[in-house]
Amino acid sequence: MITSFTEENYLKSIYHLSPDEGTAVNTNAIAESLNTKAASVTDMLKKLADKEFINYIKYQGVTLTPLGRERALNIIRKHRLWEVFLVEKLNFKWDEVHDLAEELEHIHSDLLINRLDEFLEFPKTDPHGDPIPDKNGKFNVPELIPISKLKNETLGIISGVREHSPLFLKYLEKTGLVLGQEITIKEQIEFDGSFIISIKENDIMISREVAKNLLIAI
Amino acid sequence: MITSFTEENYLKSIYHLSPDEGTAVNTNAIAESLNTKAASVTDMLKKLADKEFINYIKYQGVTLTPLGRERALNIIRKHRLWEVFLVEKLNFKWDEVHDLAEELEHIHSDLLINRLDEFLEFPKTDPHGDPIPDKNGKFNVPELIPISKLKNETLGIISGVREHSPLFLKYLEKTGLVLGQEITIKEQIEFDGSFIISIKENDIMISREVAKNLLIAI
DNA sequence: AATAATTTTTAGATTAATCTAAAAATATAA
DNA sequence: TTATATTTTTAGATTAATCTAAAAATTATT
Ligand SMILES: [Mn+2]
Ligand SMILES: [Mn+2]
Ligand SMILES: [Mn+2]
Ligand SMILES: [Mn+2]
Repeated sequence: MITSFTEENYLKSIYHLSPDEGTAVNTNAIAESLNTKAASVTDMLKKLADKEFINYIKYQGVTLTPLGRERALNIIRKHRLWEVFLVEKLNFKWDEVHDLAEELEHIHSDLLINRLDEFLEFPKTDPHGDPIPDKNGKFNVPELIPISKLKNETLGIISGVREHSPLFLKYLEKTGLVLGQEITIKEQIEFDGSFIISIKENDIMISREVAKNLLIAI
Repeated sequence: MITSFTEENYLKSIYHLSPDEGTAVNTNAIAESLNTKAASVTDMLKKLADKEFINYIKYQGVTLTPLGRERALNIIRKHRLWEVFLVEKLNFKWDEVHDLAEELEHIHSDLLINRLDEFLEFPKTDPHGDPIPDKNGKFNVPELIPISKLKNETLGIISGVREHSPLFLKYLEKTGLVLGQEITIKEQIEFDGSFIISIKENDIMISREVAKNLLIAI
């Protein structure tokens, strides 16, 4: 079953909005994430249900069928592999690749994407630390914890981000908070929830907002 | 001015159908090349004229404006660079890349395509021998002559094809008639217009149809 | 449990790209 | 140069994706 650009964006959105397999995603949440209106979402949900990509019960929200989940993961795989390509081979910065990958992920060719995967030597994560599903849709989610939930003196490695906006990513880059960097939590300031962390022998301060969005492997 | 997938295909088609800058392209020719109907073409021509990509006079056919030509060349540049990428980096065969490039050529990013150009070390021709316009739309057309127009004992190098169908390209590959191969014209059979050519010390026969579509640099 | 607030769906339009069938213009031929 | 054939354009529909406004269903609050 072929899928349009638009249908694929809906499937991806539903996947990203699913906390876990069973729980349903709301019409409004989809509308917001796709910058569209609830009425448009309802129309598309009917269509996706007809094509058996989602389970849809009026007024009850939707879940992905196994077929829908497979398709969503295939698009996410493409998105993340293209991001790796752009960063590794074409020297893009990690804050520059998302919008381009949003276009490239809709190129329809399994052969292309599998060859790209091979060319990139089967990367396990994308430039933002997100896992890349393999050709069978399998991937393992590493256990990452936001700095905001870590205790003092914890030592860990920056391994992912929760927020992908160029503004945030550029800030991290500038501050040296890049993937793979080792850090130690020094202290949390009770007043505003900010943190002092040590990085390369230096102590720096990061806001609570940043601490919530920076993921650490311990 | 942004252009849709569809508009871009029309611009590219008009460019390819223009024998030279001045002469107009017919509605029917465009319809045939895009596998659509004349009525649809007329609708689109009005739209492209509004956007100042073409000069359109009712019943008189169309020509590209400088703006339209620039846009067409940009899409052709992208098409051919992606073809090079697929062949050189992802090990695709020359008969496998066209349809994929038809999709990839519509990815909107000058930065991406210029970086890709650099990554590929600024190739001058695509896997079929067609010239790749540079970022300013400049390219030189090498003087290529079909075998069917060559005299006996001419020595030359296979440098392009006039026909891009996978069937034709696969046949050439199998027969050793690949780009860069040196050949000598031995004899034309008057009866059916076929040719005998020498390639790597062997004499082989090719039909008139093949001879018309294989381009040689002498 | 009744009322109010929120969410979701329907009804009815709009826009881009397409189509068929018919009309109009141009080109060709008697 | 009139008649015929061909090409091109218009008229009117259709389909996918979207929208606004209003109705219906669900959820939350008195
Ligand atoms: Mn991304
Ligand atoms: Mn990413
Ligand atoms: Mn091609
Ligand atoms: Mn080519």
